[in-house]
Amino acid sequence: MKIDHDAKSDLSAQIAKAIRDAIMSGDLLVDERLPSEAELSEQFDVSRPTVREALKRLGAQSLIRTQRGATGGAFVNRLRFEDAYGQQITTSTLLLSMNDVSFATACEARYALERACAPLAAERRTADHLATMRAEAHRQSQPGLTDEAFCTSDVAFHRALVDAAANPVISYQLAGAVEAMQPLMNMITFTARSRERIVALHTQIADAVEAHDGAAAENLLIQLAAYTLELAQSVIDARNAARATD
Amino acid sequence: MKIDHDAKSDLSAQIAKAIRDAIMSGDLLVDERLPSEAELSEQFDVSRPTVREALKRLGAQSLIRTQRGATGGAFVNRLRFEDAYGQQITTSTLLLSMNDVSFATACEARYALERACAPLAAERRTADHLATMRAEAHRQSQPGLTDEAFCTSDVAFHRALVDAAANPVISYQLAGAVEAMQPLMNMITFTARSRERIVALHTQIADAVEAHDGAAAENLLIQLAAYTLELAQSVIDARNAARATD
DNA sequence: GCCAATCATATGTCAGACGTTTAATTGTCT
DNA sequence: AGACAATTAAACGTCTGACATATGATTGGC
Repeated sequence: MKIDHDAKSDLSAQIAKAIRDAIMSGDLLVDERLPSEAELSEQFDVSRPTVREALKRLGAQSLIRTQRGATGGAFVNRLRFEDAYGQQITTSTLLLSMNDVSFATACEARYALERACAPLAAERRTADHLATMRAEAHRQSQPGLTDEAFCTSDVAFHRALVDAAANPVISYQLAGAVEAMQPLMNMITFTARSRERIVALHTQIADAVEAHDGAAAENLLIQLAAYTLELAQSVIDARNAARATD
Repeated sequence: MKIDHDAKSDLSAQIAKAIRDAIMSGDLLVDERLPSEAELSEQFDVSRPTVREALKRLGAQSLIRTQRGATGGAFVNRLRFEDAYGQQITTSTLLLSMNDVSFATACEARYALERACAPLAAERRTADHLATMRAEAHRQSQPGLTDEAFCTSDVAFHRALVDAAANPVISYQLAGAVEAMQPLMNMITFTARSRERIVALHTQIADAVEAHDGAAAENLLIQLAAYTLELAQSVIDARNAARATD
């Protein structure tokens, strides 16, 4: 392996890229051990700190893991869905908060994608998924629940719905779309009446999924999306009105 | 800011987490400059290389960018959708290849999610999107195209369809689902007849999207999903048969 | 008043060292 | 011979101090 020392610096980035490419192309297999830091620094003809910076980069993406001790070193990591969830959620959340994504846009994306897995969820839902969905719907009907707790439960409900589709790839992709909405949802103040409406829809969705009725679930999600959007719009209108009288 | 020096090592991970939390909580705003490495090393009471490892971790996630020179330093990065695409694709691709995800599972996820944006795409498609879709469909009909080039064009076609939904959040989420399929698709050998069928469906999809007929597009995607699955199954069957006669 | 040389600052990189963790090896005792 | 304890070696984790390089700001001369 070689590195371009004349390119204007950022050797650690080049090294990270070289190793990442080796992993993605299959030259390095899962659980295979990389050379030690000392060996890598010799191979790439750079110092050990530079190699370490490169390895930290890869570690941040969960591409490698490191282990101390005699048989330690850096190993190609088997990227698990659970590990990827966290990164996906972090990235999605920041994307929304840093790019002035409107509530409407994020909401549309979330419900469009969620609707896609309604038929699969209706087909494959287990008792576990149903129980989670009903438990969260029940929690949402408790009086005295803070808005934040209501949102958290809402996210849990929808994740159960997504997971019911029993497709890990879908669960992974939607983790970001569902969870990243939470900060946006937290801006909404839920009145008793709006909560009642949402809980009713959640309950109906659980019913539809239990009855293996994907079309009904899809339809209810459309209603829920419209209602959520309506709530958000009223918050925005109220804020604009308040600003006008300032 | 403080760090637990007694926790069994991995100081750089702790520092990275502290800074990441500060960014996500809004304590550090976009384009805000972090203290210099020397200052950070003093604040956290660690050496500069340790601080640097932490910063590289954050850089790998595109949370910060660094700049050399007098007014340089580390800045909170505005995470852009385009930057996130790459990471999303890398992660998705590795997830599929490292977790024995079956072709059927990945295919189901991709088409389920893609179907979700068919109505939006049909509603909002621009001339640009249509032109791209038709150009790719035409390319796919060229004889002498390698299987790999065929797959690349297939991905481009579907990305155009997704982008036509004009929702950056959807485009981001589906970038992974669509692109990560390519390595799996590359295992398929496309006969002249199967290509013909796929191109016909692609053309019909473009027609439906042009006619603002979301339902028709959805229906065609279902057919395309079924056909793709059928092709993959025949490859698997052929392979099993070959193994049986070995 | 403008332009060029200088300076200050901050990141990028290096060399060498020491501490710590961990597994394998070795050695001793029963 | 076998089990347990001490030693050793390999590797990562961290620190110190230094030099190289990029780049904006300052200063000085014309």
